[in-house]
Amino acid sequence: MRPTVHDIAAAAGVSLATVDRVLNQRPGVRHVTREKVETAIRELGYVRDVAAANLAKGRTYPLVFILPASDNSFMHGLNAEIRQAVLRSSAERTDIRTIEVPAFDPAALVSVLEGLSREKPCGIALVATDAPEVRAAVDRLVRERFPIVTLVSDLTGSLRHHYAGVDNIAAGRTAARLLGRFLGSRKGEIAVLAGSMLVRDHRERLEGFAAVMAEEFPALAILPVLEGRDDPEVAHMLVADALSRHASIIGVYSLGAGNRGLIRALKEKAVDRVLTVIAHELTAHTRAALIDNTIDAILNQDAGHEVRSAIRVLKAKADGLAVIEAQERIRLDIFLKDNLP
Amino acid sequence: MRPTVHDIAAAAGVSLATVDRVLNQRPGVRHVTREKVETAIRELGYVRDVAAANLAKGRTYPLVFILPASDNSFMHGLNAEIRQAVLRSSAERTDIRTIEVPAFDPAALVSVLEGLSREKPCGIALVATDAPEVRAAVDRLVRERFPIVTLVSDLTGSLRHHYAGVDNIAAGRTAARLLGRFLGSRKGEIAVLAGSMLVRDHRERLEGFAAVMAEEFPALAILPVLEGRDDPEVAHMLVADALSRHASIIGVYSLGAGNRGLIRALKEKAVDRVLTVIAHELTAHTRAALIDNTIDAILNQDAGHEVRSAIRVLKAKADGLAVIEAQERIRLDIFLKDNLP
DNA sequence: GATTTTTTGATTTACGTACATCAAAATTGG
DNA sequence: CCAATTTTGATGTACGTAAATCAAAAAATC
Repeated sequence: MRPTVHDIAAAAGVSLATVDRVLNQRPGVRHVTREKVETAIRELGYVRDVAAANLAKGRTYPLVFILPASDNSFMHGLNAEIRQAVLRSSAERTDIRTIEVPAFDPAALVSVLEGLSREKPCGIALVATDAPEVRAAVDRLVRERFPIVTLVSDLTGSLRHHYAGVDNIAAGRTAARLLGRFLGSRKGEIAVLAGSMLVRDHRERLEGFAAVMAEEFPALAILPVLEGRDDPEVAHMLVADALSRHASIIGVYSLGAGNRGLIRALKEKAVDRVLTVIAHELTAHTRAALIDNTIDAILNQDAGHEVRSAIRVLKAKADGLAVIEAQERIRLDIFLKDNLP
Repeated sequence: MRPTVHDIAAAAGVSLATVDRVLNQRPGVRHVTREKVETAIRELGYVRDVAAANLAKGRTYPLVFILPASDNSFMHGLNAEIRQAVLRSSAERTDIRTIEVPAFDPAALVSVLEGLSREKPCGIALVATDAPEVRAAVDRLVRERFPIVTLVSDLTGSLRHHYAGVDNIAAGRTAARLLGRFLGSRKGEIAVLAGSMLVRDHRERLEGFAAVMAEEFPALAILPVLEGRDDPEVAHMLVADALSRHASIIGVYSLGAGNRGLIRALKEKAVDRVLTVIAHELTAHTRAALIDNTIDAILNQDAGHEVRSAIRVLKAKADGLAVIEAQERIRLDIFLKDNLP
């Protein structure tokens, strides 16, 4: 049986009220007494029963999710997962609010973050835009003791407590190796379609991709990156154009969103040639393209896992509890047509 | 605010005691009264606060894990994850007991299962041996209202509530496509190393593998399956022998355990040829082999996820609650040397 | 040593549920 | 219609913690 507050009170030779004062850092306890209690807590290995405490406090966890207002499948999916989490709110004692900010706009993100100081949520999850002022705003909030996790896109070098997203450098490297191995000994050019080189996750994917390509597959040359702004129309135009101009393209790596346009371009322009294509994010479109062999592999991050993980971590941090690291590691899913969920 | 028992009592125009009798299916409630209460519950959308209920009951969840006594890295890992779960027992209110049974021995498994009727755990997780008598024993326990999940290896056609493991047919198919694509246009023979064709998960992997090979990669011929009994020594002998006799082996698929022996054989016998190798289960040995290019890809199931998922599902079933399906789907991890955790 | 201040103890209520007891009411059987 | 039985209500205690109140004790100040 795990020890209760009564056990500590008895062990420390103090009253229940004093134990309560120590546990909830209320004033009016002499230093020596506080130490006696803390010793008892340590020796008995007491851990507060969070369920009972939450019941007594009537506690809820007000959480804020800050997302970019991007109109692509992945962000829609992320939003949907947050709505699912909202449906579970009463059971999980959460109270989730989402705030949309203009995409790629550090100033807007910073102003939202600054507004949160007054709102006092017990945790914040944000899709980070990688900029010094954002980093500074996050660090400020962390110093004010707000639990903060970055979602999908990290903010390296900041004080955020946790990152709920995939390792994008590893994702890029993995894409490169898959593409290289699938192409075998063929020689040719590789087109890379990105959203924007201003977003950290895209930059990192490209970095990992280029590194492995250079190290291991020198017969494959990477063409200048096409920046499709995660927009299907732009992506379509850029890819169609690239395919027309370079007859020697034998592989494509799409590391951002807007794959609808990519797929259309491939079907129009590449019927006569054998292209190996790797794309990110499993959506209705990419799934169909994987099945009909337009795409050869899809790398994916599971938005549901990211959202649930962010919530678990924020709650744990708010309670000062440890997280199960292995459980919170967001994995890179690799889908071939055979292991689709 | 979510409704409480008091709210239902008021809404149904009955006392708290009656609500309690209905909720906990205690006797002494007239049929019409019971219906009134149930209507109120439905209309207010009442859901019992599990945390408060468990607090009041002092409830713990006695769970039993039944594992085969196999001496391989995967089972050791699974055991380790269960021990980790035991460490979290007090926080999660679980009380976990593991029982080891001889591997591949349906009779032993059945007798353990039958013993559980008396022990009355609130949930059972087992690594199923695929046999009719096991199926019958599981079905019997399900009918006695024990929540049961199969772990790692499923028992299709039984009444088990849930399967916490990967789709092994999909795993085999994925292995085949990876191997086929990595080998490109090369022609040759493929060696398959399994543990035993008596185990369902191995049979399923082979089935998926053979199907895709036949459909999509006719230039590759599968040699008769080597059954290494998940034993490194046996595996070493079988693979070394096969490599000596068949000069045309260009690929290997190891779908079971005992990869230590496989790796040794590859290093001894295949230094002079280019082999593409796909293996299951990420262990210290397979990880090292992936990094030094002896193995090209590793398919993995995360034992930690399987154990945590089994526990979550068993607890939910014991409480009659729904599970988050997407969260409990055990994914097939594909590791290249670039995305190792 | 008396007074003020700080620290501690004792006790109570609450959270939402479970469970037990006893009395009161309603229903049933004869 | 009375008695026996079933059903319902009222009430209290418990789980482990939070939070508040008020009195008592101890320590610090003059």
